Amino acid sequence: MSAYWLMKSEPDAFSIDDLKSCPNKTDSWDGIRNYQARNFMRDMKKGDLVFFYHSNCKVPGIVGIMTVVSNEVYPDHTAFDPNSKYYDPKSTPEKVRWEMVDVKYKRKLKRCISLQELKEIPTLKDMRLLQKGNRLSIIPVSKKEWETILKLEG
DNA sequence: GCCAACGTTGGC
DNA sequence: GCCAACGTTGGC
Repeated sequence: MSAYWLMKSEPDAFSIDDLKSCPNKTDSWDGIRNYQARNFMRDMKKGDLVFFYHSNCKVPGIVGIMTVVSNEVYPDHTAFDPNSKYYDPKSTPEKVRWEMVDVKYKRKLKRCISLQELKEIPTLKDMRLLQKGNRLSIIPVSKKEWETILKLEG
């Protein structure tokens, strides 16, 4: 039984096209430094489906779909690297604080389904993404929400 | 670039 | 354990 998720990324930093051009269209989702988001990654299973969301850009919204391809989380080594912008001395190989999963590009949506459009759909009004002040970069999506959004694609 | 909302840190 | 100060996120 696979689950559904949404993961945010700033397209200026890492866009869906960037993921698509990675070797094997696969990359590790590094840099998560929020406990709630990390805990959601711990719940991920290989084969789970994920919406790729572009945030902090001109038209924020869902732009594509990817799949979880790692069996479980593993240490986010960027936390160990003093030269990384994601460096966190509180996470060490002996005592790992931050973890990540691997994701693989599946496809782009035919069009970007914007945040504004999502807000207008009554079925989605309880969606976590749309709650006021929500800044979580990894969010669970229900089956119903997933299917509703896919129908919007047309 | 502004700023509201939220998470984290650290002094007490 | 409280909470002020600070940093970050992300829509606008």
